[in-house]
Amino acid sequence: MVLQKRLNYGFNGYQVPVIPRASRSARGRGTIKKKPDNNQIQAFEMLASVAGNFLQKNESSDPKNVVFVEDPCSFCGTNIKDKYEDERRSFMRDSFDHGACSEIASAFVPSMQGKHDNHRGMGDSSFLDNHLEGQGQNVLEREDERIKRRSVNGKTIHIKGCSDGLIEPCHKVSKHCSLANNAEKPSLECRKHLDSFPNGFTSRKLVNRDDDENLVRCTQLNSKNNNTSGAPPDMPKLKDASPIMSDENNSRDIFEFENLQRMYPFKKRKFFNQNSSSTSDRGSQCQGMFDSSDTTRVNGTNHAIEESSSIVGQQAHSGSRACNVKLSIKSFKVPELFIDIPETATIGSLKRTVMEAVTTILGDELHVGILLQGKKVRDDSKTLIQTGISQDDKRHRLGFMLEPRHTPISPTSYNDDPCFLTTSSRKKLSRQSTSLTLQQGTYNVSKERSMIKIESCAKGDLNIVSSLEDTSTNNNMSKCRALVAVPAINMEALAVVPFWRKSGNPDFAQRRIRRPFSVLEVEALVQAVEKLRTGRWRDVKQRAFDHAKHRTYVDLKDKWKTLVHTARISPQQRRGEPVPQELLDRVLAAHAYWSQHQCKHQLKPL
DNA sequence: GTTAGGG
DNA sequence: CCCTAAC
Repeated sequence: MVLQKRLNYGFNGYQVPVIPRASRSARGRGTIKKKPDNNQIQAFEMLASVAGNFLQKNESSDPKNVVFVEDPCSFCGTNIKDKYEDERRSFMRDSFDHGACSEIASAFVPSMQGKHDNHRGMGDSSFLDNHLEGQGQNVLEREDERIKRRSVNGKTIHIKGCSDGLIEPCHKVSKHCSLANNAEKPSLECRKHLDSFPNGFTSRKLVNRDDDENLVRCTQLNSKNNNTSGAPPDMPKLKDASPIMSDENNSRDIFEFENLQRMYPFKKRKFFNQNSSSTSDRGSQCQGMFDSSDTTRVNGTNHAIEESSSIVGQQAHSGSRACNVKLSIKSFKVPELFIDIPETATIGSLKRTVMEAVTTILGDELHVGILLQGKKVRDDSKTLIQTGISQDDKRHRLGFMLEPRHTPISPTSYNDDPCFLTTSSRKKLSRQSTSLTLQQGTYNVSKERSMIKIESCAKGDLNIVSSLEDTSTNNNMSKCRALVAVPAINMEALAVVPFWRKSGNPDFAQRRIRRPFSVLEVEALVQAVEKLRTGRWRDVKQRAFDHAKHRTYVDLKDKWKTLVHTARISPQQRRGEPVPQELLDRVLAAHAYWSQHQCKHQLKPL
């Protein structure tokens, strides 16, 4: 079920319910992480702190006045109120029935005196029960009643929207915060325009829980509008569409709040390792569909990436109570790759180079493109029904493609104030180039996000970070290109390294690209271990892999471990490039020999 | 910084 | 391949 904790921070009597990002295993099994670690607590506290600031900055402390920050794309050309109802119902179903929100969700609700409900999941309906007055009704029905009552009372909840026809739709828009808003007789009336905004109204608090990037997308929208990516010109910019946020302080708070949602501490590699059940900061890479190590696993053909239909199923779920659309995605088109490799290179190195490029592409942030009858569906706000995808006869004409998510970061967004950048954007920046200076607002970053740079063989330097110049000179390249250059054929030649490696904030360190050991490398390792013994990995490294900068002695130790394991299992169980049995025999022999030898040494003193 | 071992 | 305890 959904993972949610509610921690009472006691600021202005408000509580912060947070749906923490579960660990991968926890997501899968639906377990609830009981104890937040220190980082989590810290994030919560920061969240609470900002929330407190926000509340103080607003003159009104009336909890009835709730401001929704809405998904920009959810309201394109639709009736706001109806859309809200649909989305709300959808969210409620997703959240309570299916536990679909694995993303961090945060909201501020009036604290229920004496009810802290720590560690109570969202999926536990009693969580909501505590915020609803009715008894014996299901959650949705009671919530409907609440909304009706609120409406009757004539108070207003505003929904802010901006449009985005390009970026992913955010189907599941959080309303649960508002639902949990247990103020006496609050009202709800969705309005969009400033002229209907009552004078003197001061917003109370934004409420937001989204799949991923409500506000990020707004940022992107503005960026796109300022660029050439074809956003519909009639799409309002965020500020235009958010009269509530016209006050700069408020706006900033809202974005900082967003930042805090994203500051939820994960282990570093989690940024790279999102599985299909989670959208995340990093999950924007492709709606959380890919794990670089798992989904790029080659199943013999090196190009077809099998995917389940779960993603689409979830999206189809929102909107109405219509039946789910079940789709089977048999393969994805991978973005176009350009590979530059010497003609003297071996087929094997070519294969591996391509593999590296694909892996890197998949490791980058991806965007899912949808093709219907060969035509790209650009309007993310359309429902499946509207698009015709739900029709059986059209379903087989549906195609999915992976595109690098070119996220333009425009200096014109939000008065060039870096504070408006979400952490997601910052992370992208830091990945793109360390030469960027956030504070100075130099965001003229290459949109070429698929660029791969090769480790320099001569220098043996892994830490190639492209300069601003480098990236800008690549701006002329067409989209969706990855350039992989292989200057020489040796072990080093295969060390394709994404150029954002080690750039900027170490918190966003990237997991290293998987580089399977070649048979040659295995042989070198075996030979070295035979000579030096196990355990002297540093010496092994120096002896046999001194020039392979991407192989650390830890790698060698790990490889030996797996080699021993591989040698012990049956050939049928082995995966990857087959290691000659002769080598595996030597592995076992050496391992046994040195184990014995070490034992003797250890036993001697006794 | 290295090594060992669990994940 | 990552992480971390132990040295």
